[in-house]
Amino acid sequence: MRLLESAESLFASRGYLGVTIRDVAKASRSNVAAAHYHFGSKEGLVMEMLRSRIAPVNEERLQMLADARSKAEGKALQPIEIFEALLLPLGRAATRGEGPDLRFMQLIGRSFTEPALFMEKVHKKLFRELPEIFMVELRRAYPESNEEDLYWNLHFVVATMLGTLAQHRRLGLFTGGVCDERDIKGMIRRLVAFATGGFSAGMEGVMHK
Amino acid sequence: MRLLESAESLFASRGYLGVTIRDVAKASRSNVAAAHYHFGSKEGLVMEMLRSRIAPVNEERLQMLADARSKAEGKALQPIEIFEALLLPLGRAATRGEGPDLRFMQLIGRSFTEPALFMEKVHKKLFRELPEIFMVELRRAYPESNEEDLYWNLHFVVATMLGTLAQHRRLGLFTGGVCDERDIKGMIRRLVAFATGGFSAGMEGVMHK
DNA sequence: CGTTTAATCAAACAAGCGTTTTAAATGAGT
DNA sequence: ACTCATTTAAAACGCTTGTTTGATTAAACG
Repeated sequence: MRLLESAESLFASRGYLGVTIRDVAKASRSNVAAAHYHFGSKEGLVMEMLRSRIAPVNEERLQMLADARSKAEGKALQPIEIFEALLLPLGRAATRGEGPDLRFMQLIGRSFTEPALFMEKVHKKLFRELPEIFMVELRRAYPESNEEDLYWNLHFVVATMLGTLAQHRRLGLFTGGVCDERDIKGMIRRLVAFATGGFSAGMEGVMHK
Repeated sequence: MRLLESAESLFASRGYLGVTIRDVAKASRSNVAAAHYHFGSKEGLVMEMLRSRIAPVNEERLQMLADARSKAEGKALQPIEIFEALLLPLGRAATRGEGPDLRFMQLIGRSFTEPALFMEKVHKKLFRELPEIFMVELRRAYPESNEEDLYWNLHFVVATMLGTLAQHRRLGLFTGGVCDERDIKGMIRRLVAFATGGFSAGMEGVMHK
């Protein structure tokens, strides 16, 4: 469906309120009524677009966690395994095609920073169960830590991930061309190192005081 | 000026496109013409509101860097000193009043995740020189590292900071009430630990491979 | 006081918004 | 070839947007 593709591209670069269904219709060489015919409303169109892109990533995250868990044979997972399950599927989804899919990076970032009310619905629909599943593994990895520390630092990991995606487009400008924002695999690899190091430092820093 | 206060509150919670000058006028018990009379346009109003809030924070950041530098007497700064100069002024600005100013947290986060075109102008106006000044200190703190690694990991630190602020409102929901989003001082303290640990892990992780 | 400048306000403007309506085109299945 | 459900297209609807206008009030000053 060409409408969804155009919606994805426009939404990624301009956000929900910055895109009109007339923009989408024009970009997909369609018309405004088609969007309503197929998706009921602007909200329905963007919601379906987001679901079709995000749901597969979350499924792969859960699959990676399950694989690691079965390989660990009852032992707790390493923190890095947990964060890889969170981050690697993002990189894979963005490098599936021929070129790096920078739009997808931006899309995910955008979907968390949008002020629009219906974004709350998106999160409740697509990210309802995910945090708790990751928390289960983190509790086992840090058995003597408390809930508050774990939540705060997982929050930071998620914030780092989303902030990185949302800021992704600015990287080249910010660094004067030194860093290549098209190197998604490199970015994810660095991100895993940063997140894992930050998390463990955050857990220790709090425990020692 | 009551217009600026209303604009700040509304912009923080709904974003640039989500706020109309009629909203602002009603909230400040004024009218739509006043905004244009005083600020020329909607863009001028929001721009001035952002400048008046962000500029003092950046000045304090530079001041903290300068203080640390003069105390170090020519030696390189500790990484944690550099990141404290980046993060502590945020916390101070948000705890200056009586209660914690959660709106301010959201405002800063918002100002980096807005898709609106004029936000680019905001960044060029308010954050033009800041990154390079911090890079100078990081180069001295990590003398044998290369530019690319430093830029990538500073990028992650900034992304963590902004992501945390932008996601701030979701913390209570996300953790089921375990973490208190009104504890700004605690958040900043944890954020410093996370960012410092992430940065150094990121630098090492890359250097060892 | 009177006069000039600044600030406020209601009303109107053109443009663009999401959505709906109505009608024409399309395409299988018989 | 005809039918009937599906899809596309154009036009219009009611509403909101940022901005402007012109008139009225408040403030400042000699």
